[in-house]
Amino acid sequence: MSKSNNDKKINVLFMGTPEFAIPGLKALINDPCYIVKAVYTKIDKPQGRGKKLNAPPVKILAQKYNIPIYQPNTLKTEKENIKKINPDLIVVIAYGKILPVEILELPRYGCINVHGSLLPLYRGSACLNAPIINGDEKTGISIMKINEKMDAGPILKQFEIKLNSDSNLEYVHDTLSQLSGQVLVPTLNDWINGKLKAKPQDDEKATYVKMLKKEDGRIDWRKGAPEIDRLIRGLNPWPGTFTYANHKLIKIIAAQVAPFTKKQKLKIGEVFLDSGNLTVKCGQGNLFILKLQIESGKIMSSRDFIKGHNNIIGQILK
RNA sequence: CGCGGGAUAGAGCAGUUGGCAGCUCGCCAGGCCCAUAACCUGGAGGUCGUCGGUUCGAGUCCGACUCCCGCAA
Repeated sequence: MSKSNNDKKINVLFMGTPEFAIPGLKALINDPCYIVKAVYTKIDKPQGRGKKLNAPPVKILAQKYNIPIYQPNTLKTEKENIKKINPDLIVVIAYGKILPVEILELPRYGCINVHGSLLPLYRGSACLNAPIINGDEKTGISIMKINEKMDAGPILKQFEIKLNSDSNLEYVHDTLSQLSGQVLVPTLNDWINGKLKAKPQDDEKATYVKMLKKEDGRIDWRKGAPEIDRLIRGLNPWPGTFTYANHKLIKIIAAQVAPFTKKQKLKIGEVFLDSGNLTVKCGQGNLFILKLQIESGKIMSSRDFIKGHNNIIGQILK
């Protein structure tokens, strides 16, 4: 029995929080070459109706495998603890906190981050939404070495997926999340074995996306129908897109650009029926509303909605 | 005990001061038409979320419970 390099197990410290990080963490747990020594995740937050404390998905998965869990408010005081864990590698996927420089240099293979966009495009937290909202033809994930600037480290490898006029946030989130689970371990293997070189990003081409706020989902019907459609696809299910009809909140879950524009004397935001579709007049073109949700109601198709809310026709959405 | 909305036909909703359970759509049968997400005629389909209370009488008023949802996170 001879021991080759491949038989050495890599001690990993994993940092992540939401559902998006789960496939990556699972891949590391299930791979015999890696040992997840500990997990850092955000603190449990009171959420849901009734203020119950809810554990982040990463914590729940770590508990299942009896992996030690740390949930500090800040990493600035964690240097000693991480030294004690003594990881060969830190893997960060959607952790939600910035790593101090002093921690970046602790593991011998560095700190590796999986980011949900094709860097240097869309540095920041809304990286999944931005490509959809902007109508890009592709997006993807970037596996990179973390440096002192946010999402600006040199890239080990990138993986693309194509976007089309149907792609919504849920699709991009799930696809990229699954993809990261598939490619993380092979990429790390290559990195550790010296088969990959980290290529610096072209900072000139970098773009940044701000953290999304609820108000970003307020629909401005003066905009063109295609632009509004992209916003709806890029923001659902979270933070969601909404408008008001007669001062009541209506969430717009899914829409579709009307195939042709009728020349009608309608006000912007006015609701009408076009071939049985609930349709809204936009600044440019019309938009079919396919799925929506009213206050206290479940998500329903606009067809179902019309059956009991005939008075919506002729109202102006604001 | 964070705030609030809701449960009525397959779907979406209305139901007033308690007094025969309604509307739109769908479904079934038939009709009309070159044609339609169109129109006409007829029909089926409900233990009004659950349990208890008040009452001559409760979808409606009172109490408890279950489930669903919005805000907030």
